[in-house]
This record gives sequence, C-alpha cells and structure tokens, in this order.
Amino acid sequence: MSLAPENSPAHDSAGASAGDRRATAWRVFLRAHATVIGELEREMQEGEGLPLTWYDILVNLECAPNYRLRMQALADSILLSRSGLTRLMDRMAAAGLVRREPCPEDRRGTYAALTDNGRQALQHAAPGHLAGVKRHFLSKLGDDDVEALILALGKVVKAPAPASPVSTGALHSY
Amino acid sequence: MSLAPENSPAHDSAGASAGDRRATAWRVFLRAHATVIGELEREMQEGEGLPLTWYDILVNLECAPNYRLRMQALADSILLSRSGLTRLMDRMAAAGLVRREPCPEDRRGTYAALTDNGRQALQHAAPGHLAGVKRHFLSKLGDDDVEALILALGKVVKAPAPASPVSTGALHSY
DNA sequence: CGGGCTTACTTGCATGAGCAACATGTTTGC
DNA sequence: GCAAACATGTTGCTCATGCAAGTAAGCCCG
Repeated sequence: MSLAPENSPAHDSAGASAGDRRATAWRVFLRAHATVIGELEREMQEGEGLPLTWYDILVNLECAPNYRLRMQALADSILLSRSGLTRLMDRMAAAGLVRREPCPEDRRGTYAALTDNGRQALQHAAPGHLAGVKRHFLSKLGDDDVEALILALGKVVKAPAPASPVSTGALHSY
Repeated sequence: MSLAPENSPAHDSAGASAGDRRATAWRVFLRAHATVIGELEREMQEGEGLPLTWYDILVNLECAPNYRLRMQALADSILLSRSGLTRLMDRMAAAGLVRREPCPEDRRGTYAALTDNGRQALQHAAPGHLAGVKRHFLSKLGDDDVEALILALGKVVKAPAPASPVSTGALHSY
C-alpha cells in the first residue's frame, strides 16, 4: 500500500536521503510481492483451476506425516483463520481433494487428510507452480541477490526462514 | 504459499544446493511480506479503525492534483478491480472520507475526491503507519540491506520502483 | 449525422474471509 | 471427583472482492 502523503520527514539534506532509499525499498518490496503473487495466482487458476490457497493446503498436507494435519495446525500453517479453514476444507472435500478424519487422541480434534485425488492434483500442479516461481521471481535474481534477500528479509521475520513447507499467508489477510 | 512437496529436483549434490537457497529466498520473501503486512493491518485497524485499503486510497488521493483522481486511475493505483473500487468508494463516501465528483471533460467519468474529513483522517493515521513500517520492516535492515533489496526486487518488478505513492496491491488479491 | 465500437463506471451474483457465539471435549486445581 | 477454565472445530453473520452483464457517454468513419 502507499506509504504516506509525503516521504519521511527530511532529516537528510542530500538529493536521495537515506529515508528516501528506505521508502523505495518498502515500495519495491510491496510491488514485487503484488506482481509475483498476482501472476502465480492467475496462472494456477488458469492452468489447473486451483486457487493458490488450495495448492497451499495440498502441499502442506503432502509434507505432513501420514498426509494429514490437525485443523488447527493447518490453519496456522497457511495463516488462515480457523473458521476460514473449516469452510475451505468443506469446499476441498466436496471437490474430493481432502477428507476429514476424526482424531482418536483428542476427540475434539479433526484431521485434514489428503485423498489420492488430492495427491494427484498436487503432483499435476506442482511443476507448473515451480516453473512460475522461477519465471516470475527466481530467474530474475542472481546468486548474490538470493543471498542478500535471505539475509535481509530473514531479519524481518521472527523465526528466520523455517525449513518446513511454509505458507504465504501473504495470500490471505492481504 | 508453499512452494512444492519437495524442493526443486536435486541438480546439485552438496548440502545446501543453489536450488535450496533459492527456495529459501522465496519462502523468506513470502513470510516476510505476510508478517509485516499482517502487523500493519492489525495496527491500523486497532489504532485508527481504518482498513489498510482505506488508508491506501487516502494517500493516493492526497498526492493527486486537486486531491482527486479518476476512478479508473485510482483502481489501477491500488490494484483493485473497478467494481471493487466502486463499492469501496461507496463505503468510504458513507464514512465521509471521500466524495464522488462528476467529470466535466468526460461525462462518463467520475472523480474520487478527498474530503476535508478524509485529509484529517489521513493526517491522523499517517504517523502511526510510518512508524509501523519502520518498526516492523525498515528498522531491521541495515543500509546495505536496503540497497540490496532495491536492487534485487527491482529486477522482479516490471517498471522498477516507480516514484509515485504506489500501492501494495499486495493487500488485495492477497 | 448516425450506426457501430470502445470506454467508464455501476450492479447482480457468487465466492472467500474473519469475528463472535456455540457445542463438545480436555485439563487443572482444589 | 468435579467444577471452572481452556482448547478445538463449526456455524451465523457481515464484509470485501471479482467477473460478467448492464447503462451511459464518447469516438470513428462512411
């Protein structure tokens, strides 16, 4: 989104103040995200008929032990509210990609489990998505850019660069 | 969102392949965006009662000649669909922050114009937002990080780093 | 000048998301 | 043990968004 009406108060005097550079960094960051995600979403929708959110669910389940995850954990992982996930699971279950399973250990709980159809859909969609990420993002970066991004943005994230699948969250809630 | 079930096909052999580093960069990028935007949205909502989208509109209008913009241009600027903007303007007009003005030059057109209330709301909200951007993003970066981000992400964006207010777009459509 | 094509916005409809309230089940402290 | 606190998932409601269709106005060309 926009930053502010005028740039940060001029505490520098030179042409491009440090504040300007920082504002620019922020804008580029926002714009880059919007651009890339927009493209990926469009391609996934057109190519596979899957919303990126669905893909996200599928990946997270594929990587989970026994191809299933508690609703809570899944919601956290894709940064969706619990109720949002409940509804999303309804839709994906109706489409045959996932299935609910009761949780024996905690009878309040429910597992979201990947169906065979779901795994197939994922395997069908993954190469295109990977290619899209490369095409719209990674291919434009040199090795040094990659390292610089990891370093800089890692500082921004609480737990710097988790190894697990990890979700955008970007998708939702903006 | 998640990248893929497994990381990119192992074309390298060493521990952390180039592909891994790239996948990591992508994940950190997504996570950083989700984290920061989530915080900013929350703070704006709690502090000012404004959705970030509204703030975004206000900034764009504040910076426009005569504090007004054609609907089309505004929609492009905040990366919202036309119909989305129509409805958004309805809500913001109802809240007294903006106003529709007929466009004399092209009678099909409409200006979205900032009201005095809108300017006040913006002036009230801007410092907090600025501070939030600093707190959650800029303050964690060194000058070299800032430059590296501009360089790397600039390559990702079509028109590299426009000077105008610029919108997230990130917000919407994710 | 007048019929078609285009553009600018608006509206109908469907989708997706969050919050608050709920039902159910588990844990904790006495 | 048992009641109070807490956790998990689902449901009611409202809001926000996009797409496609509709309406109004400008433009182009014969």
